[in-house]
Amino acid sequence: MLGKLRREKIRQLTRSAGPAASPAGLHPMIATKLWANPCWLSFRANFIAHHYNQPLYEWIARKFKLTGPEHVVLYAVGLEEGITADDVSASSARPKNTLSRAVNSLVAKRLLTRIEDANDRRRKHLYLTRQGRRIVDDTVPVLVEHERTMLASLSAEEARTLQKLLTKIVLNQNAWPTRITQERNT
Amino acid sequence: MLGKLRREKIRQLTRSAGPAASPAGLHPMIATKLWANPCWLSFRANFIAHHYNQPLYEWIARKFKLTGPEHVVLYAVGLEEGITADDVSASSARPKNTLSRAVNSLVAKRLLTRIEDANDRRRKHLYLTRQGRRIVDDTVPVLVEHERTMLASLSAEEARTLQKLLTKIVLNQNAWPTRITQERNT
DNA sequence: TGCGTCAAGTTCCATCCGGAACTAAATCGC
DNA sequence: GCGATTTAGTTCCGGATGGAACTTGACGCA
Repeated sequence: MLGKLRREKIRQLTRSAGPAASPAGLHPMIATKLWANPCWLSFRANFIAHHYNQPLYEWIARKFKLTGPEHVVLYAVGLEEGITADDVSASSARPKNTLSRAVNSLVAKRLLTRIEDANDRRRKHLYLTRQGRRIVDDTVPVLVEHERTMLASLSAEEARTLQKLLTKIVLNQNAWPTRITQERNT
Repeated sequence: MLGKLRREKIRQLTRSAGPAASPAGLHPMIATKLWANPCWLSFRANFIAHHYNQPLYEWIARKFKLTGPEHVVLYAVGLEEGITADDVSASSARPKNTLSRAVNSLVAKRLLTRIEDANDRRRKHLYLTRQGRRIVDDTVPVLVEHERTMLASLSAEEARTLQKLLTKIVLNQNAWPTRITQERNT
């Protein structure tokens, strides 16, 4: 009852704030988060990332018995053999202890080998085994296709623009705070 | 040694594939994931989302003793009072059992009240208490500022374009697969 | 060459998380 | 109106997760 009134209010607000009429079948709360949300970027980034990750991690767990972090490592080494756990950590969303565990597990499963750096014995370079490479080769096309599906509503030109803009954001990384220090200011 | 050779190889590859020379100080693995990565969208979305979330969740945990899901619920109810746990679930990246726990915890902390729907006794509408509202009011400006910082490298025009393109992607949500069913095809 | 600092990786542990199964309530079909 | 199906929300539980502290090795500096 109250809820219904509020729902109407949103719909109006949405219609006025959004660039187009709210499409039929769009969940009202998604409309709110799109068009009546001061944090527009974080909602969109999280939403897209989640809907990309969720089905893939479920699939990879089901089909290859790999956890999320394990796949992250495997994929990264697939992109660039010889990297270290730290390289993966710097470029991914997991803390280094989680990645350490993932690496150990992958080595135990004989999907990865680890070679100590000759000049710095702390560093351990990671390489795919034959089996590891096979899993990467089996998964990457599926990931690419999944991403393609999620981009289907954009033209090639729009996709290029999007890529460029997101790149620009990422390249500004060292200007971002890694910790927020804000005292209550009221 | 081997690693060093490979590092050089990447740098070259990066330089050729990227639209600009790789900026000094950019971690080589980030360069790889930006420019030698078939999944360009998922890397960028995950990277941005993570670097947005990470400092904020740490801050919110430290300052308000709230977990991630609790903050997600609080923020959503702040946007739109009277929503249900299901509304939060549909528009966020958490499964509904996690959100159920978060709601219960927030009610126990007297930050949220829960009112059963008169027409459908399964539904429970969520409202902020005075304290809940205060936390929302205290956090939102910080979230907005944090997002602004992360967008600093974009012009207003570019930000508008980005917002439009991401919106277009999100609106296509019902064309995305929720589950991947792929049999090994080799 | 020896000490203090920093960096890579690991270990420990409490906690959170999310899949699966469950309950209660509404809705659909006839 | 009455059983089958769907939906909102909860509970259970094992296992993953990530912060903090630790270990080992490199490096700066006198």
